[in-house]
Order: sequence, then C-alpha cells, then structure tokens
Amino acid sequence: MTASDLEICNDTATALLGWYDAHARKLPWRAPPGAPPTEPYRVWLSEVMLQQTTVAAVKSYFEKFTSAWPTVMDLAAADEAEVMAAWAGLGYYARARNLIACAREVAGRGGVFPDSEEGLRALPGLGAYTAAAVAAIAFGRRAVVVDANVERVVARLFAVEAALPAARGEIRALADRITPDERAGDFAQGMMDLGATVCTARAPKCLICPLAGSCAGRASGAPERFPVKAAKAARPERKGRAFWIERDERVWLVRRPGKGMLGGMRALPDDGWSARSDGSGAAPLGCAWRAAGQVSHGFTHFSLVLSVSRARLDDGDPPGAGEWWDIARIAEAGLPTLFARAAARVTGGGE
DNA sequence: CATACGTGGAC
DNA sequence: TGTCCAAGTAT
Repeated sequence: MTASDLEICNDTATALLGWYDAHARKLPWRAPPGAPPTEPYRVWLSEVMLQQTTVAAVKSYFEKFTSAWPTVMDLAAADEAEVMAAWAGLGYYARARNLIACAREVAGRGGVFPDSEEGLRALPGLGAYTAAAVAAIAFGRRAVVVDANVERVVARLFAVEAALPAARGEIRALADRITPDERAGDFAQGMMDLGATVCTARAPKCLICPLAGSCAGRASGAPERFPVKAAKAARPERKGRAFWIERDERVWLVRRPGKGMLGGMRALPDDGWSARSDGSGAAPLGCAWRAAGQVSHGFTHFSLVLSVSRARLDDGDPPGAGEWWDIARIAEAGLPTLFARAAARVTGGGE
C-alpha cells in the first residue's frame, strides 16, 4: 500500500468513527462509543443471536436470556430443554445447540472467555465473523470484522465487480486495509450501523453517508448494484403432514433428532417430510383423522405445505417416544414457528 | 467451493 | 404475493 493509499484508509476509518460517535444505535448489548466494553458474555450472546437475524428479532430474546441466565456459568448449568425452548422462534437452532456447548466449554475455563480471536474461533458456534467481532468489541483487539453489512459497504466503497461469494477474499482484504489499529470494536459496530441504516441493500442514502466522498460505488452512479451476487438456485416446494394427537386436554409432542432441520426442538409428529422429498403421507396411528387445515412455510432452501390432521386417542399407546403436553400451556412448549403455526390451526390461537 | 440450516420484515 | 434480505457456521 502506498503512502497515499494509507492516508485514504486512515481518513475512511476516521470519518466512520466520527460518524459512529454521533449516530451509534443504542442497543441493549452495546456500550456507548468510547465507554468501557460490554462484558464478553453479553457480547458473545448477542453476536450468536444476531447471526443471520435482524436486530428487531433479537432484542426480546436477548432480554429473556440475560434475565434467565445472567452469566455464562448460569447458562452452562441450565437445563438444555429450557434453553432450546427459550430459543424457539429465533431460527437456526444449531446456534442454540452450539450456544449450550460453548457455555459449558467456557464454564470449564472458570467462566472466562478466551481474549484472542484465535482462542474464540475454537469455540463451538464461533466462526470467522463472530470470533473477530467478540475479539474487537469485548476485548478491544484489532480484528477484521466482516459481516453482510461490511461486505456491502466495502463492495460499494471500492466498487468491487467480482460477485459474491467468490469475492469474499477480495472484500476481506479491502476491509483489512481500512480497519484501524485503535477502536476496532467501535469501527466494526460503526460499519455495521452504517450498513444497516445508511448503506442499505436497497436505496442507499448516499446524501447522508460519511464515506460518500471517497466511495467508488457512489461515483459510479449506481451504488445499489454492489455487492454483485451470483444467481440463487430456485427453491423446491415440498408437501408434508403433521399430526395433532389429543387426550384429556393434552397433546402428544415429540423431540426432533439432534441434527438436521429444527434439530433438538419439540415438535408435532410428522410424516418424514424434508428439504429433499415430500413426506410419506402416512399417519402414525390407524385412527379417525380429521383435517385441521394447512400451513405454508418458507425455509431458506425450500418451501413446505404442511397439512395438519387431528385425532383423539382415548386409550392405547401414542406413537414412539414423546410427552403429553397440556394444551393450555402449548405456548411454553417452545415449538419452532412451523409447528407453532400448525398447532394454531387446531387451537385457533395466534393466526 | 457448495449446501443445509429459520424466521420475519420490507417492498 | 413472491422475492430478497439479515451481526454466519458447520460440514
């Protein structure tokens, strides 16, 4: 990098930090600019919750988790089923499984998080982004923090023509160039705030952007063209069935296998639908089923039309392993949204 | 490098 | 209404 390049990068960091000082969003897990950092537990918890998830969706979950489990030691000692149920509705449930595993690993270290990016990266559920974010935000380490916001801001700033995901390496190298040695945590959060509120995916607000003066994307006249993205595959539509089995004001719930779709979560019994294929259509019991409606649900890589059937089982064994759950307390079962919607078809609650 | 993995909001 | 998108990680 030439001396003049270096100057441009320093100016970028300075402008971004100045903007952050004045415009930082106030968030429950965030220390104000310049203040002592939030404790590592809260930074880590928020970062895991925020993976592929909007700030608005995370807020209530963050409050719920920090109230129930104020420290990483509390979370490590928590009942797994309670943690999974508390996560219900937030999606990407592998995060919750990894959250528990990570808390227990940290508890084994006396409740102390590693303070280096490399040490953090070795923990379950912490990839390149989260390890860098926690190192920078909680420990003030210089780390190159690249999430979707930073990718977009950097791709526009430098008018990166290569398409994602192949452009990841190039964008990361550019992000490295503009990351300052000091205040790396504020810089990272400032870049993310800028991406979330100014340099937005659609209709970027270049007129109020602190980096507009040096932005190649803006100079090109079409900043919204960046980052260039590869075309996505079409998502198939699958059909499946779910079964509401009722006895004495209770419903039969199962727990899904630890891995795969909705892994580890409570659920209604179903007919084995998956991203790869429709369900078998077969009911788990030979009894009088009544149709209770349909739920259309979009997942990331496929969409599902789920037909809900109900039956009363007054005597005899319910199918497989599971538990009878009080219908009046169905909201506390921690059903993922798909099954919560299916249950609502029967109970009339929610939708 | 590609794929599996949730959900809700914006347009 | 359908499509895109969001503070990604694991395999």
